[in-house]
Amino acid sequence: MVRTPSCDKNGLKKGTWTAEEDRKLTAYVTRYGCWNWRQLPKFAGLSRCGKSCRLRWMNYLRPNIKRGNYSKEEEDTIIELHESMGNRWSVIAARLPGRTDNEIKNHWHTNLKKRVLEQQNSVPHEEKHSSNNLAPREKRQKRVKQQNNSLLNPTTSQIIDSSPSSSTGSSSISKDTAVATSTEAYEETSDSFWTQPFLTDCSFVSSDFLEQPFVDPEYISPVFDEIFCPYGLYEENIITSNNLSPTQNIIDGSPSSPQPSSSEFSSSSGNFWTQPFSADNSFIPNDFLEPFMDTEYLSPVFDEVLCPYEEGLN
DNA sequence: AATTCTATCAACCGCCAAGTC
DNA sequence: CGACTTGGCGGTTGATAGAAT
Repeated sequence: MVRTPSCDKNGLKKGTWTAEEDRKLTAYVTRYGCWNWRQLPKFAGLSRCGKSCRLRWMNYLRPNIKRGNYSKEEEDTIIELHESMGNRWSVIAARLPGRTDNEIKNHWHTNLKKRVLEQQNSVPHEEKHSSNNLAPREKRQKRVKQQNNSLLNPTTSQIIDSSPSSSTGSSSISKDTAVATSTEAYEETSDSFWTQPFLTDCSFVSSDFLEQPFVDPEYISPVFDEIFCPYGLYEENIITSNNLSPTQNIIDGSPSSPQPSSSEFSSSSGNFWTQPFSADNSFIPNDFLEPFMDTEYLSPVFDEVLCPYEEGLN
């Protein structure tokens, strides 16, 4: 659950992710995609290893993550698939939209494994699966949801938890619908989810996910529209109805979280990086860009690494 | 009320496969 | 072909809350 924060030998932070770290990672991946997990934390202003960032994103922050109780159908699917293919959690997770391999693995070890063993020992299934047995779990999940709500933007948490039990008020209806729709889109492209240009088609991203984290003025860039415009869909389908209010920077604007500046990518006009970002980057203070100009931040394969989207956008 | 036990699950670790040079 | 890098996977750990004693 919660691990005590600590640092490894390289000074990289370990343990529990803070709300601030989540915000930075979410903002960065939402904006730039995950072009290189190893390099990403450096640019996102995170003192984490790439693996940790990837894990956090994949298992917790990624859009359309479904949390909460497992349905009977989901559990039956897990049991059935596990019976046929063993501990291939990632394959099993691919068959359960919104569920992560880590979560399925945990659920198997804490619930389903016991149930299967009991079934093998002829213990009536329904008896063990009674609501009384689930009560502590439900209590815990409620608590976790409350924690999520306090850590994240209250509306953002609903993206993560799309279970009916978490839905309150009329707005939740559209949220669930949006999640369901985007889940379908995700399923269609799941095989190549991370190999595709992240934002050339963001239909798999819940509109809530894109809107909510930035509703808080603290997180909203004055050039929010421009930043996301290259991908079209944001502007046309998602952002337009959002009444965004200005703030300093989409991430945090501090020198400690360098962003790829337009000057680094301007060699090939019309590509991912030279579009709106370079059209007007006057909002970026020089001291914000300076650290990025340092070779420390420049990968020897910078051009290759940072332009995976170029082909898809040309 | 205090202590111990148990269940949960986020996060870490090590390994492996694929890709690149 | 081998070395290296990176992403992904599965096993495991450990902090915490709640239940039991």
